[in-house]
Amino acid sequence: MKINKLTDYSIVILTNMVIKDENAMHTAKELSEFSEIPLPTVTRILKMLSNEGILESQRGAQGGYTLTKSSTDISVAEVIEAMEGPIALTECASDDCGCAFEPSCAVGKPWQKINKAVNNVLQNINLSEMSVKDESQNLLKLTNIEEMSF
Amino acid sequence: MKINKLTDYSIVILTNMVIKDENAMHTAKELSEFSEIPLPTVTRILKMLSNEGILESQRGAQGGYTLTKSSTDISVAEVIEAMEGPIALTECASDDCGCAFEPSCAVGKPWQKINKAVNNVLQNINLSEMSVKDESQNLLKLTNIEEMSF
DNA sequence: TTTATATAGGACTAATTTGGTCCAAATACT
DNA sequence: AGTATTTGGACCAAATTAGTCCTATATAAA
Repeated sequence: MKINKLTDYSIVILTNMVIKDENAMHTAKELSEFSEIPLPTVTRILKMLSNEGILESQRGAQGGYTLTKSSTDISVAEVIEAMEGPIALTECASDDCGCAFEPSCAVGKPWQKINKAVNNVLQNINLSEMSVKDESQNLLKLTNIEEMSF
Repeated sequence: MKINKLTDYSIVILTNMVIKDENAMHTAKELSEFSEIPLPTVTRILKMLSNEGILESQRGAQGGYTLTKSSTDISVAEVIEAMEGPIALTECASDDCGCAFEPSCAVGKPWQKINKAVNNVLQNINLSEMSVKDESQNLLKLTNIEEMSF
């Protein structure tokens, strides 16, 4: 029920990029020093985010990584999916899960609903909102969730 | 971003208990045969659920396990927590996460909000609702989530 | 053109978590 | 007493994850 450590780090690194300068280019070395995450690990994460299109890379001297979109347009869900694939709490994410337990498995459909709901939560918070230290500035309006009925 | 297989199995087993007879006592052997999950794994899961108070055990001949509450009063969140501890997508679940990255970590508070929202989703679906094969009978009203704004 | 800088890609190891198994002890019913 | 059944702990095997390292490639500046 946890995201990977690398995914966790990736959010930290991305928010650090936003905090330092959302539009600037940042090197792996710089981000490693700022975040205190080991350089090899940072480079690996940046590589993954670049491959998945969340970052754009520029090789060579004065190179580095930049966000491909505004921080307000990058959802946490997007980052998690880039790092570890589709967001689903169980393997049975599809209509026909095809697992060995299907005959006796009554949980497929409900899980799909749950997955959709969790996805919704993660799609509705973006990197800009994750980059705020002060709670009062936090844009996540949780009351809407608490008031909602299933 | 996935629940453990054992947790997944535990939901299957519990829903099977509900489907067979919510008030009856069920043995590990019986549930193993019904769910096609290996007996040692089933017993292990039942043990955990019993230790956590979701099931009550009765030793000896004619013994077995029963739900301690009505299936409508047992949330998916409760089962997940019983199997794998507090529901939190990251380690930084508490106010003061105390991790090495705290100085540069701007993500603590937002994660807490996300965790709360995810918790809310999982607390609002119960075992009874998980035990329905037919989609039309599914009580999860997702529209409310989709319509809500963060 | 050379040098310094920076990412790309892949291979590899170590550590951790998870899944699954087994056995001895305790308990309850007949 | 004898049988059936759960408990609890110890344990191994497998899979996943985290982290590191090396070589190749690209770019900019001197």
